[in-house]
Amino acid sequence: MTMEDKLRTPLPRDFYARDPRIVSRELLGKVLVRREGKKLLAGRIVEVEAYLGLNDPAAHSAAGRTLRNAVLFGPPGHSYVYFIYGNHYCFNVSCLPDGEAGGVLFRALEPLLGIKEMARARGIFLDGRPSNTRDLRKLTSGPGRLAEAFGITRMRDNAKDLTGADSDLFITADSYPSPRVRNTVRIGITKAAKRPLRFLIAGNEFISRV
DNA sequence: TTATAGATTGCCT
DNA sequence: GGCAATCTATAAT
Repeated sequence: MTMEDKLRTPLPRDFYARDPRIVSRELLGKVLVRREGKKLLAGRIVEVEAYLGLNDPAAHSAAGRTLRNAVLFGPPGHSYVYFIYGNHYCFNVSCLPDGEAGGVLFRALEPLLGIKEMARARGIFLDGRPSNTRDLRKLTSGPGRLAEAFGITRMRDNAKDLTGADSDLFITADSYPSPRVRNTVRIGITKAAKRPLRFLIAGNEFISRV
């Protein structure tokens, strides 16, 4: 069985219909997949952050439902993509049952498949192959970077159902040993900055920051 | 209608 | 380590 065969089946909606902290922990070690025509992009999820909804001042859903954040209040397993600092997209998945707000932000991936395509999408020239870790880190180590590498935009991907069998964007399980999870404060926020809602694979080289 | 902060990144010193 | 880039949602006038 090839790696492509293993990366075929999206996680089901039930997986996402839980507390974002639980979903965050369990997403670590799984694989984000993008189908680009015949090409397949894949990256192991190594760093995420939970955003809790109405009771979390740092969450976009904190002040209640709006047109922008409606996905976070909707059914689980849908992508929430927003544009930040006039430059970057950030990619989240909605959690909790329909009507309850919550989500997980994808902060860093370890590139697995489609490395040349990711480099092209990022405007980076990789010299030689295989590329070293320092080069690969530039592709998907950071929320804006991974979105760009996977071609994730608001127009193309916001509100997309990530659990559909024919979706071009989804998360899948992989036969990868359960990672040792480390829990820290979230990065880059000013409100509720001390809550320990960032989750990462301990020791992984592809996390966005130490 | 105008002002400002923002779940970031890359370039410069 | 500092800071500009550059759009959008929301707050303030």
